[in-house]
Amino acid sequence: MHMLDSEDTADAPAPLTSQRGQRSTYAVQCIRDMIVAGDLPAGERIPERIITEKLGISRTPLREALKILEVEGLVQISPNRGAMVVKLSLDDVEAVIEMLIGMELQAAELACKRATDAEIARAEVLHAEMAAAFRNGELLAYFNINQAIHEQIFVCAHNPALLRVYRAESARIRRFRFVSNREASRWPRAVQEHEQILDALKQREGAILRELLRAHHWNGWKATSKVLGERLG
Amino acid sequence: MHMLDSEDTADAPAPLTSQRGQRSTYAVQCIRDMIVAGDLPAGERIPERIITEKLGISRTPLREALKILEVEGLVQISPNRGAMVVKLSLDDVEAVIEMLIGMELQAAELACKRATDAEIARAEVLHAEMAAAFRNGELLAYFNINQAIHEQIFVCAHNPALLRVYRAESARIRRFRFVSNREASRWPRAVQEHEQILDALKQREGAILRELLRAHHWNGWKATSKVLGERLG
DNA sequence: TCCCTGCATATTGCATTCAATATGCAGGCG
DNA sequence: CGCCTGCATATTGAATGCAATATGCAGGGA
Repeated sequence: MHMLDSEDTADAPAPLTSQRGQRSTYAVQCIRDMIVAGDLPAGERIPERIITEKLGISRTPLREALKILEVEGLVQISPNRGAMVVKLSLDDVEAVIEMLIGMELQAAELACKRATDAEIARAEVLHAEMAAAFRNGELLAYFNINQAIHEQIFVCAHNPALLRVYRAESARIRRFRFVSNREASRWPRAVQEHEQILDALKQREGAILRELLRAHHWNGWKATSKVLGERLG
Repeated sequence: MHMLDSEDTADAPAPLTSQRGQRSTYAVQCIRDMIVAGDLPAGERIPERIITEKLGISRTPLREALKILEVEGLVQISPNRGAMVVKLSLDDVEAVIEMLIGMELQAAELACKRATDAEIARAEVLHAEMAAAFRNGELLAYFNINQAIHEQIFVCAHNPALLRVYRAESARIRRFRFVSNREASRWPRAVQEHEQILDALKQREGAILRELLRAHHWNGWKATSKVLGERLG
């Protein structure tokens, strides 16, 4: 069921008036969402004319948006041939994951040194919410809160650059993580691992936290790559 | 000897014909170079009209270029107010450096496991070249080869994402590193440290390499921040 | 003196238009 | 039969023109 099918969703007639911001910004958000949600499948070409009509903007701001998305790594633009959704191989995704794990290990060590008590408390709140979502079987909420918890580690690290890059690179592979998350079999184990992780953070045990996170993400990636391997080959 | 000194370079009348690529790409390269070289000082506004005249292109591709540079983190665009060169504080730079060090430590461990002998040999060649530049007092060559050596560690790590982000983030702070490098007092020590680093890589001693790099960069940052502190406050 | 208002100017945001390049197909040739 | 050439079409690249917003200054009032 594509959101492209129905004429009342997806495209936005209102935004032109309700949206106060720039048209290029609006286009970036729309296209990014469409890619992450899978409405624009990987490898799909993005003819400018189609999108301009769908979003109700002209080609000038759309082209700015596509350039932005290219730098963000979500689309690829070939000169005189236009834009297409970037097609990432399993190896590509694995490389990004490996990098993100490394960054989170560093962030974790810094967090143990620099986090305020309030920031750690915030992480615990998120963990409680995630556990609740887990018990209620709320897939989307679980996924989002899970992301938020890991992001909170970067917040605790008090390094804006680390947080910025983590967010940007996470966005590039978000669609893949989401796919894998439908596999609920790892949930109980993941929640349990998170509990240990929170404990280590609370006690500011950097070395222990590193190893817990390394194992946690490694387990997660094994589950993810298994699912992705079936989907992508 | 700057290429900016003579009046026939810098701005480019020729590129419009000689440059086969896109105007927006050309603009990105020019403006990025101007920022890195300091021709466009931090905090300076970038009126579209000025740049279009200087580069001989129209506003449309220029605006695409500015959007790209904004994502890259070199300029900041305020709605209806235009673009200005991003002004980084000492803390901002330190955060990026801290992140880059963390990434290089990770890359170093991976490199010890995955590097081919040819890749390590390439690193040794670069080191020899840098040592030669050091002996000859060639500042610019030393600086560039130094960068190349550290980049080679990421090449050895066989993780494209890690290399890509390292390059992008290095570019953001390149102008600061260059400033600090004029301080030649650390050169002899730095060359010596590089020798140890190369040895550890050759023997694939990941743990040792990590600590050598950590110390190397920490020493480098101390020297850098000292110089920058005098310049920026 | 200081601040506030209103207008003239300059700059940006976007739509449109024209030029350049790629794509697809019909027809001819080996 | 397969391949190559040439043209018609579609799509992208860039320049221009117009509308919207911000900037700077002159003049008036507290």
